[in-house]
Amino acid sequence: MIVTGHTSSGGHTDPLQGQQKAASIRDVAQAAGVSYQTVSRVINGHPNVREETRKRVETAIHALGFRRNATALALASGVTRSVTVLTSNTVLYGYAATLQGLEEAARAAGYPLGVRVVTPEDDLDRTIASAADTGGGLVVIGYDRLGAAALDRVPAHVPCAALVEAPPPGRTPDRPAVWADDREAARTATEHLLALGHENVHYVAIPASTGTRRTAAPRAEGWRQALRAAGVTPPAPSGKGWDAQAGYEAGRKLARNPDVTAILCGNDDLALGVLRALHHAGRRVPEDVSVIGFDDAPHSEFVTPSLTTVRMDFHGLGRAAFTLLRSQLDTDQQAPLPVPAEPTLVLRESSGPRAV
Amino acid sequence: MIVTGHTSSGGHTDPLQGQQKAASIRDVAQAAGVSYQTVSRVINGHPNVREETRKRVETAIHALGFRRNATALALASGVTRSVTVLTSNTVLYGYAATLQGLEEAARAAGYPLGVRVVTPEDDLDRTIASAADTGGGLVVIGYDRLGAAALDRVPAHVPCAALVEAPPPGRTPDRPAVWADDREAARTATEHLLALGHENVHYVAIPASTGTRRTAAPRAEGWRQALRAAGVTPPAPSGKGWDAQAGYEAGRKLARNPDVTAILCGNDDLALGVLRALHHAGRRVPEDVSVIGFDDAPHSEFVTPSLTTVRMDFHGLGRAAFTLLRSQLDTDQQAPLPVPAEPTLVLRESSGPRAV
DNA sequence: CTGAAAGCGCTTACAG
DNA sequence: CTGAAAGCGCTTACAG
Repeated sequence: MIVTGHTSSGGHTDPLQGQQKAASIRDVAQAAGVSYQTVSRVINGHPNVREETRKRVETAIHALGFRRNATALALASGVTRSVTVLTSNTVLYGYAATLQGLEEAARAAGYPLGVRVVTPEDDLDRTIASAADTGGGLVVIGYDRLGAAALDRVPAHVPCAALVEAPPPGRTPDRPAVWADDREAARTATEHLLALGHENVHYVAIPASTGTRRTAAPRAEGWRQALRAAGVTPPAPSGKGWDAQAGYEAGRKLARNPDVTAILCGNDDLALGVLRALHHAGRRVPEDVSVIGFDDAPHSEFVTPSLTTVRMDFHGLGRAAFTLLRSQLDTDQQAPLPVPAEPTLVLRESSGPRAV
Repeated sequence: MIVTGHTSSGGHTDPLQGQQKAASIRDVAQAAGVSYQTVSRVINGHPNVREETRKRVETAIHALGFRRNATALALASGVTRSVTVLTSNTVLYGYAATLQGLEEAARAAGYPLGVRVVTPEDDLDRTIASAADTGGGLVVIGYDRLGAAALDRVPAHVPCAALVEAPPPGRTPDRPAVWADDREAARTATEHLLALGHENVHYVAIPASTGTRRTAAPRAEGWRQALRAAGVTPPAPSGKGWDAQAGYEAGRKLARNPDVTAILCGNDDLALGVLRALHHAGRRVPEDVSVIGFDDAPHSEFVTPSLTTVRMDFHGLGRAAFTLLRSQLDTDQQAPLPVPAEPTLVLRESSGPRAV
């Protein structure tokens, strides 16, 4: 059931008409007995204002509850301090956590934050243009194909920072960007499983952010490298999506193969689906099969068996990306780039030694 | 590891200086050989423009890639088509899903969407003022104390719609708002457990959105009503937070009490924590204890045992809230209010008949 | 140290 | 049907 209430208590006209419109710079000037340019100087902290004048203006500002009109400021100065986040998703854990980090950083810096979800139906150029002509800068979450495609189309003159998958070693993205070393993390997780005695490690992949085969997704690449280094031939990865359902489907197939004793998953949602499929197939975790996820979503610690996973500092990445953008928008303010925490393997119940 | 790349390939000056600034209404006018007012008429779809003139202007618009400057539009017209969402949280499932619905609806209507997280440290009035003076309207997520407090402080003249907990029967909020019937849903869930033969149902609560004791939280209230109607004395609710950790702590205590055979939780995260605590205490679900959650988060279907829960249409609520705001911002455009789906009890493995 | 102008890119009346 | 003015609330040079 949904119900709606309304402010007006009956009539269809607002009794308190007008609602005296917000005080402008001129109102303040008049109240303080100065010209409005002087008011402008005061609110912008210009040095050349007599102390007494400044006081008078500040008093008037308080008395009238003056707040500088952001729209006029943007139009007159040609500068807009704001961020718009372009992302294909807002609810998956990695995205939501990144967004949270971005919002925190933006809020701390006094930047309004906008969110614009990109869909496959979008005309990317139009989307970017409309997001950009708000005036401020863009932060693009390029974790997936859609986000990466959007990033590629951001015009060079638009201030922009990106969150991307780890680029191939030695290659630097052509735009300011931050990333975590997923490749190394996946390698570590895979090595851990091998060290536990598993003869092979299967991988349930998240969708790749690039179309080209050459540039393999870093998590897949790290897994593959670890296997190769151990002289193991990597089996074909499975996985057709981001969520638990996709993990479940991949897991059902893997569960049928008795040779499968260790599974690395591209994220915790996939891992949850895999756990479920193994459960349905009657294969115990970790006694029969070990499962490791990626991201350390909040619930991963509380499911049974609790999930061994790679903790990612999405929050820190979000903060870093904002800082990267801000340094483009506000060249005065070159804050040091906050360094996100390294990915960490968190050992829990879902992984263990291979049963002999 | 985090690395950053930069656009400039070496020099510290941009080689392509200037980046010819965006075409203005006057540029278009000149290209089309008309005055800029005529261009204004065309882009605003005014009727009084000769067909041929319109064509000429449209051609020029395309040729120059003209996009109307949103900032100037806002300043000149005094109207801003945008929404800012005020919320205390963006990652908890109910909030994230609501936000997703809001974003979708805003995007479909061509409204930019801003997000501003409210914290306990915030000066609410300042926060609201700065969110409001972007020009557009506000959507406040009032599911919790902080959100509800923010909503209370929104000045009457600021266009605003809210998402709230179900108000007490017969009372309507004094602002346009949408809500789901959580009370009824909690009643249904509790009755279900009673019908399964449980003599009592314990409740692990989410934090209340109001400070006053009188106005009980709707989920708690529905649970209480169902018990009373069945002649059962409601036990004291537990729960000290929103997340699985809080559920775990509440669950540990409940697990020790052998009389506890059925637990309703204020959300799925709490339920996950309760399941975990019961597992640690060696109490089987649902054989020894039934657990029901609230919200139907995406992973609830995939945990083991899968979680019986109340599915909420946060998405639909978000869309409805946006529509409610839009009808205030754009009085021409009175779209019908989309009706969110009713809360539904989804039966899964975590609930079952009381063992005899 | 402070004031008078011009302008940011658009819209809304006002003229013709 | 179309053009010339004035103004939205501010800032950035320019004068004094």
